[in-house]
Amino acid sequence: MRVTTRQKAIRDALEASGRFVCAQDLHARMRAGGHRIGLTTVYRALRALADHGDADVIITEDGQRAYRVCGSSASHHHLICRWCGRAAELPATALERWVADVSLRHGYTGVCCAAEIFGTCPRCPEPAGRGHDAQETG
Amino acid sequence: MRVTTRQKAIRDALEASGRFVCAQDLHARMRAGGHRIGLTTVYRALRALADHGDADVIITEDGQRAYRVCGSSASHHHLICRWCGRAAELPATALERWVADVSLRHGYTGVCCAAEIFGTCPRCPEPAGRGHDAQETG
DNA sequence: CTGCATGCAAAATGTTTGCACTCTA
DNA sequence: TAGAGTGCAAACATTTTGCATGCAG
Repeated sequence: MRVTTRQKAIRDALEASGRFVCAQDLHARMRAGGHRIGLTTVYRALRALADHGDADVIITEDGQRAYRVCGSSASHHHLICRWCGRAAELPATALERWVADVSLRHGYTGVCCAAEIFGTCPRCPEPAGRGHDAQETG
Repeated sequence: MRVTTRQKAIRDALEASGRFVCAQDLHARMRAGGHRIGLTTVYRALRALADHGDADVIITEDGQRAYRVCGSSASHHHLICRWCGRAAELPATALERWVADVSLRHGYTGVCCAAEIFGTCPRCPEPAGRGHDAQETG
């Protein structure tokens, strides 16, 4: 790779958010943070990141792509808060065993089980009047 | 409801396909079948169907919405062939137990687990050179 | 007759691509 | 200098909405 000046910033912002964010969201956040960056670059960087295996991609309930930095490329299962976007990683041994079982039972092969489970996290008890930002980077 | 002339046709076509289809796909199929119907109507009918609980909605890997008539609104889990679209219904007792378990463990509530697992069904052994149409309506 | 369902076209939204420019190696 | 990275605008695909009309009740 050549520069990664902007790409580093994008990856940085992605890591800073610490949760699944869509390209537009990340772009807006970076612009708000003072970065001079284009939407296109964010899209491209995110796609490259996901392509390289450095980021997880999920399809939200709206059909939008959301990205997140990915430490281990092994298990791709998440429990995602539909309000603040916080995502808990799931070990998913039981899930994978179940998936392998039903796949075998139905004769399906090459099964890609990216379980994206949407719910309400303990920080968002009331799904009404969202003023929530949930910017904790931990 | 008033007429349901067209809506009945849409539901019919959806049932006839017997698998997950997107609005555009269904529309094209109906037009090919001689129906005089607009894309908008298909979208609206599909949305209404899903709204009423008569159809399942999934988000494909492309981010498109795919619909399918839904007999039992209880378990919403499917093993979908990414090539021909065939979908096997999964009892998913084990999955739901696992989801309930991890949700409780992480404090998530209102969890909606619509497990859409994409793979290759036994009818599509070779995921290369797809000239496949898989138009079998049964 | 009333008024909702319908359909065409345009708008809205999310994502990708073309092309010229910038900036790093 | 060379060429990949970048950004703007346009292209593109999918879905929704506005508005006039037809058909069921």
